[in-house]
Amino acid sequence: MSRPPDRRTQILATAAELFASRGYHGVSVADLGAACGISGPALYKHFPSKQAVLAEMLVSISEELLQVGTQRAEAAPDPTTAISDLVDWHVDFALRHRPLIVVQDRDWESLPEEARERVRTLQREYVDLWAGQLRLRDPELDLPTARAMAHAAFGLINSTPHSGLLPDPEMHQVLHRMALGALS
Amino acid sequence: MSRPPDRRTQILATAAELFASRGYHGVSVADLGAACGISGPALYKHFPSKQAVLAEMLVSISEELLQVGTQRAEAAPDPTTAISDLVDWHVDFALRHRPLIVVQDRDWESLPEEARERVRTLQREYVDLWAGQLRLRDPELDLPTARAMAHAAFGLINSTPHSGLLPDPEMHQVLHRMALGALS
DNA sequence: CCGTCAGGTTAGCGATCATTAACCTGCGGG
DNA sequence: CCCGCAGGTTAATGATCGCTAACCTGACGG
Repeated sequence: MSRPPDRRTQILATAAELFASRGYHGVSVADLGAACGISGPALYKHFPSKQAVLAEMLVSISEELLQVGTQRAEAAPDPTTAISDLVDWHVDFALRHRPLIVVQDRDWESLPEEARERVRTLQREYVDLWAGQLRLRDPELDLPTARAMAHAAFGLINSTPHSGLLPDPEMHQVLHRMALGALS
Repeated sequence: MSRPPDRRTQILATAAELFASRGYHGVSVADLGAACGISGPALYKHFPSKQAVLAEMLVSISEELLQVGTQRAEAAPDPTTAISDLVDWHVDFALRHRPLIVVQDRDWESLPEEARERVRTLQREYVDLWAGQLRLRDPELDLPTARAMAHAAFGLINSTPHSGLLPDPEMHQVLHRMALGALS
């Protein structure tokens, strides 16, 4: 709908990188402004608060993960394919948005209450999307175990921003194979 | 050597839990003191700084992981057993020290320079311990890939503090099976 | 022309924090 | 008896931070 020019998205992208490398509390609004070529309180022309920057980042990625993930799962002909496609999508996302992945599970608790609740809900739905496919493939599996497995798979895939030891295509392949092995 | 009575270890344990749940920067020395039954600056009778508390926590767990891990690997008759034992040890450690695991990969960057370097070195050695066993088991595997795999396995296992969906013994079993599957 | 308003600027306020200073207290050894 | 010190206390300091206020400027529609 709204086409807020450009600064806004620049701020979001810059904030993601700074938050990822120094932590939400380790970045001052002055730092963030400076990294965007403006300085300090000019941020408040675009966001109501520093927390709002974080909130917008985290809510939007949680929404994207869940929405596209749901599409992929629905488009798959059977649970096994669905799981492979979910892994593929998640790996791709994690590799393209390393900083966001880091911020998401590190600075989660610095969110304002409302956004924190929203992110938690979206994440739970995403976990259950995975858990559901796992249980379709293996009806013996109970729900708590399926959820734990989804969580562990996310941990595996999300570890990628911290390592960066391999070029992206190779990394993608390794993570895909390992995740499927873990979920086998 | 030194048997500094008790407060010191109480502070370390309390700090681990507080740092884990609110982040290093989210906990003031007043908070930490209060949680120990003393208040504020009394901490400085036991540690030279807030950073020193963090440093001691993280250095000591990195040392323990590496030292015991090395023992286990050396005691194993073959690489396949070594890998299984390493996984077992790491899962056990992660389940027994959830807060430390969280702090280790969240607040790593708040360490003073010297300690950060030490932790990095220990972690790299630990990664290489795993990578070495993987390459003994499968000589085709190149070193960077083996390292990436070790990293991903840590991500899988270390995800456990964030989920807490299953009782410890079941969780142990699930993580052990998944990690071996991922590394297969 | 001129008013407005988006998007900047700098100065400053109030809170919070890590750390230091100065002081108190109880206890064990000589 | 008293000294010294381990382990507390409260008060103060200086830095940093998020955010607000007040002001500037240039583009643009009428």
